[in-house]
Amino acid sequence: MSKSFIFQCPLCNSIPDSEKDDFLNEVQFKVMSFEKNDWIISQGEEYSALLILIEGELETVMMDEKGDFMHIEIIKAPLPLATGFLFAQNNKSPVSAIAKKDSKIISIPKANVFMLMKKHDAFMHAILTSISNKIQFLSEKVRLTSLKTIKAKVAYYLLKESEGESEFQLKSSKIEIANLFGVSRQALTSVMKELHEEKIIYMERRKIKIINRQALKIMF
Amino acid sequence: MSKSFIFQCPLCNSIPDSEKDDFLNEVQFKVMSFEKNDWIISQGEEYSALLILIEGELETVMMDEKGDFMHIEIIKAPLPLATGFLFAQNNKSPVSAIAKKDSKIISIPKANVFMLMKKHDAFMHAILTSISNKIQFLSEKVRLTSLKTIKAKVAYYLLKESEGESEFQLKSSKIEIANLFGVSRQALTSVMKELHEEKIIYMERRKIKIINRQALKIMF
DNA sequence: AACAAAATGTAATATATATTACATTAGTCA
DNA sequence: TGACTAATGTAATATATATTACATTTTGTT
Repeated sequence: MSKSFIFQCPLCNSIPDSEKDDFLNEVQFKVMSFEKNDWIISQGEEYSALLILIEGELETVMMDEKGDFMHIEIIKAPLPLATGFLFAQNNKSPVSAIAKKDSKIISIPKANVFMLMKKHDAFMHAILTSISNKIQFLSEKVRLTSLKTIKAKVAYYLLKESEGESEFQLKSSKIEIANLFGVSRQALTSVMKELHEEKIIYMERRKIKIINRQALKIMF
Repeated sequence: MSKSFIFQCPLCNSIPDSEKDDFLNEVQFKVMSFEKNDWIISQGEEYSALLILIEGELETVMMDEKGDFMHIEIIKAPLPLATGFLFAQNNKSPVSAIAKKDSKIISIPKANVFMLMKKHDAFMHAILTSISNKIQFLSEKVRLTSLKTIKAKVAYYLLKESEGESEFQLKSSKIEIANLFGVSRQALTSVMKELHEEKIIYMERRKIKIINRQALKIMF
């Protein structure tokens, strides 16, 4: 049986060749397949295994009781998921995950993960980095939602998306961005139109040109 | 020299007696003292040591460029801080920390932390749990900020704070709660007054009685 | 006890954003 | 090509919340 494809996964691929045989002998995992639109993780349920998306793409969302969704992030293979709450006292998932494409997921039991971390430095580092990156991601998210006005959010978002370039295409639709911000699409459009009219940006549908970067910077 | 007081700290106190001598020999740390209102951590700066608050109390805040603060949390000794981003690729702190009382902090260099984690199971578990709890905390924070109306936030917050009891005292002032929600104090008061008038809760300053728990539940 | 400072209650007005409604443009598939 | 759908632009009105301002109560300090 060749389990060695597990070294493709981002938590395992930094393990040095010298340790690979050991790792393969010690690791316990199963592979699960999901079809598009399957629910992979349900908010509020307990999970006690490390999950790694090795094929496909999924979306994490947070629901409120009315059934409204808040988009959190898109996760594309290969990346781990559920690293965040695996080790928490309460290991109920704060989010739901839905397959956007047919996907395959590796599941490694928590106890096995502990054992592997102790034995393999690279694995431990990878897990810690993954968890920490999640914290930074969430901190960013809190940062964004903490900006009070739509204008501030837009300025922050555009500067981030521009990656320093003066001209670029929005990666998401206005609808998605509005959801990300938690505001109405019309209000988002109107704010962006305002920025356009003030000649701070040039906007034509998804195409954005940043004309006055400094003006954006002082908005949040 | 007696460094053994380090076992009072929450990340170290679960280390079994049999390992304590080893741990003391291996651990490297220094103690830093801060006075009330000193800045302990500055947003955006790099930190590569594990910090543990062993005495005092501090507040973490997130700033925007205008200088407005968003209150994140109050940390009371003994608790670790900065566990979240210590292992991240980018270990700049997403928050600032300000001493609310005179405080003492232990600082353990990152490399030493790695070494201790490898050798001491209890320490590794404690670190992982701490980081994971931070993720849950942030997830909750995102959840809270994702609720759109003040009424929904209040309902969510009161149910959580009540811990199932029908009568309780608010642990934070209205000002702090308003900051937590990112809304004005007056708006918060007026919403709570509304709930009082609708006989869903009874409120007298910090004293809260939940009269109609079901009504609160359907608000978010 | 006396005072200052902080927390809280309350109201009027101003402002930002949501809602509703509809027109226009781009993208997709038969 | 045409027909359908999703994304986008635009405007009027409604609503929630912020702002400003001040009174009252509580808490902490000397």
